[in-house]
Amino acid sequence: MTSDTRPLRADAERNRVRIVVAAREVFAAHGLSVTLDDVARSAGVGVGTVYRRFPNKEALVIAVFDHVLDEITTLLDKTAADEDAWRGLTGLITAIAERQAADRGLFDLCTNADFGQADRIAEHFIPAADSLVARAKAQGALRDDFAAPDIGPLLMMVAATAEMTRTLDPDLWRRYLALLLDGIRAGATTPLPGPTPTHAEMQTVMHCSSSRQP
Amino acid sequence: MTSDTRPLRADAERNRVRIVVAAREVFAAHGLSVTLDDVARSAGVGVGTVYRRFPNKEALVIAVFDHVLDEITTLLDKTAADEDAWRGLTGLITAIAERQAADRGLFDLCTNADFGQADRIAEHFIPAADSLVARAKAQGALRDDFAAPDIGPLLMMVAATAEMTRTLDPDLWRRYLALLLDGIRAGATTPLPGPTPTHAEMQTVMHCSSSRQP
DNA sequence: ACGAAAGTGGAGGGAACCTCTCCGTATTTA
DNA sequence: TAAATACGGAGAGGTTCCCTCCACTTTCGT
Repeated sequence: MTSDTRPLRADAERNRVRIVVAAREVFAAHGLSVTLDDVARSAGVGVGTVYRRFPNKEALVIAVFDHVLDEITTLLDKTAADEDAWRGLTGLITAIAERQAADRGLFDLCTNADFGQADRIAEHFIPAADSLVARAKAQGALRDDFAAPDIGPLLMMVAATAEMTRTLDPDLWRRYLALLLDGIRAGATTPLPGPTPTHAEMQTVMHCSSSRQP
Repeated sequence: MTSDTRPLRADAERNRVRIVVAAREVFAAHGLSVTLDDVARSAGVGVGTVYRRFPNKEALVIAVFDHVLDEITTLLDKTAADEDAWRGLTGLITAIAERQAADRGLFDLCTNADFGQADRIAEHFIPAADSLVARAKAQGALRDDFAAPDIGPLLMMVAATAEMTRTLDPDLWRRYLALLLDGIRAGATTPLPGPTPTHAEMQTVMHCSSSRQP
């Protein structure tokens, strides 16, 4: 499809790499809202150079996260195959939380419709979540009123604490994840209130964390 | 201290009230980031009128939330006095979560250093939290490795889900609060990882959710 | 009922920020 | 060494927001 054009000139290729590396760091530290000027400065090149290589910000974001997203989808498939479903489920949640805690940009990508990469994850996430949740319940490890679409909000909660406490202790989010995991274990004392959400509902709702209303 | 000047003219007072009422609604629906132009439009007055009555946005915010903050501090004192400490603790958390879920502006106010009202809450929150946590542990209802400063992040997590799922179901946050409360109950299966945070640490860290770094 | 005092609306000044383009200059490559 | 390619960064053009200014309107005491 994308016919590979002639290779870049040596200095151009060098700069392209510097831009992607710098973008990865800046996005991780400050989220996707940073300016391409910031990225350029951090990479030690001019903005013009960034825009020649990447037609717009979105293209750069995708270039930076394409690999990470692949990593996550394979991770989803892999943890879903764990025969100990509880271990698989907690492993899945922990692994995603770990990546989001270490990379603000990844969190933005997962919760921002603007970059349209969320579906790519959902495609692997939904089957994995469904399978793990069903099997973990069957194995008696997961409370019965928990549903697969609850995983999204769970991750959102952990990401919120990670974001908040990052400067204090970059691992403090694990404390609150542990609380949540104890909360979803089988043998719950309080039945969950309200209706059980669906995947579709959660998907629509996840993509407007920081949107505006008219 | 603030010598009450001569009373406002009738129409001026009428408009002042309309502004505060409109601001309350707009802040609740969209958070403190709305423009004073938005408030003015919603109140049916010109921006100039808003600025004559309130020297700047912060003054309006304080006028709107002064009463709510008082309400919360008395609520803190009251729940802290409950002899059933678990009931007091969950009541406190639920009550604050309820208010934050219903009012985006209140959440912003609690987590945004810019408006300098957070200390006013902390003054009542810290003693209440300390007392309830200590007593709930003594009564065997609360897990031993939970600490009073953990309540902040807990509320932050619930607020994050409330914000996210508001359009889907304005009460869905209760589901995730229930999970968390089950997670902090005595009889936990996994000990919490990492060091226990302090009030001071949490305070510094709560006030920079949406800040920028240089 | 009239005039001074108080209040009003909303255009727009000024500042900050962002994305992206343009073009004179510099580097690479054949 | 010349043609092709790439570079930097000023700045165009757009948006957003806070707040001011002032010609016009309303209130209220006398």
